[in-house]
Amino acid sequence: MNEVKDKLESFQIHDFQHDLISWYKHEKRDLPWRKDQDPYKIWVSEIMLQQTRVDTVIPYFNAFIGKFPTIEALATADEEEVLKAWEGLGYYSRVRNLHSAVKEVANSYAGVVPNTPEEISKLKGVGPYTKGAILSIAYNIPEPAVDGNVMRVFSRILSIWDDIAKPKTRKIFEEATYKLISKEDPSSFNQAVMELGALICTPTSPSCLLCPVREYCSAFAEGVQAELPVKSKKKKPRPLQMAAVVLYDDHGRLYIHKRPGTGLLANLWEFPNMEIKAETKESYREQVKQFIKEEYQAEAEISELTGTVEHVFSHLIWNISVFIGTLTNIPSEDLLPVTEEEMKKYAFPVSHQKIYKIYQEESKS
DNA sequence: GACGCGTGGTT
DNA sequence: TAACCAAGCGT
Repeated sequence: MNEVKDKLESFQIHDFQHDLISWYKHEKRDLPWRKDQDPYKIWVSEIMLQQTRVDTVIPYFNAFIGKFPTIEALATADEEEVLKAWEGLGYYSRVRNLHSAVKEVANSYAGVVPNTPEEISKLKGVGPYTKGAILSIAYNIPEPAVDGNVMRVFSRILSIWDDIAKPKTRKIFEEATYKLISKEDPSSFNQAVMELGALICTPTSPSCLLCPVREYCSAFAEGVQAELPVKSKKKKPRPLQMAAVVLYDDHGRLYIHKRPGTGLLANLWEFPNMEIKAETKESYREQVKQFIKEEYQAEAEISELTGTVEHVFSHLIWNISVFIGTLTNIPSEDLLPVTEEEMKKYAFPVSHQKIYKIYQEESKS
């Protein structure tokens, strides 16, 4: 910490800001959330961009803003439609928190996104990064917005060897950003650091020879840019054997289940599925039959194994065996019968979209 | 502070 | 190809 302070003593802050911001204004990408300074759109973009690539976000952002162009529109939208607009983006608690926070802004702040750190931080899903991003980008307030890019860029510029995977390390970078941030144009400054991280100061093989601020870069001067940032490794995801069954009745309706409101894939819809116990003698098919009977009072003819789907999460891997079941009774109300047309209103995890495709292929033949 | 929480692209 | 990565937050 004191080490960083020492480095900043001799740092040409004003020149650095100028060179970085000039580069940014020439080279910045033309992204849909950069068309205006609407705090609501900045907010939506920042939530979508959490742990998610720009190229992935762009079409979701355009569609989302098309459907919910204002705070008011999103605040009054129904949950099912909002979740559907997030389908496939992942980390679904982001959109549940966003929806809740937007309602809060509509009701308690007259529809105006608050512009103080204290107020904006109270909103669900707005943490230290998103707080700084909205305040600086939308309101031009000099707050740090420290994300992975910022830590990577400044770890190299200032040769900071702390492990950026540790939560407390973020504070070191926030302190450095308070010192370095342009008071005249904090919006461009914060975006410029992130843009530099995305385009030039990349995780592997950074393009130092194209870097507009390499003359300020401690790591480049010492040739250690490839060693930085220091980042400890994550644990490997744990594999789970699963089985899922697409149940249909004699009206051609499919039976789907809504997941609980908290935890993994909260509030998304799915085909009935279960974890398979490896140690039992029962076949997967037999376990599925028992499961749907006990869980949903459903009687069905179950097919042979029809396909497999792998679903990789951050912390889990589902290896899903897929079956098809012909219902011979009416199951519990925890299963919703839907036509394939009605199904389109509901949000499913990607793995269950793949399961549905297996069913479609199978029912063609 | 560690862990839970998605998905698709890159090396 | 397995590992790693991408504009984090809540509990």
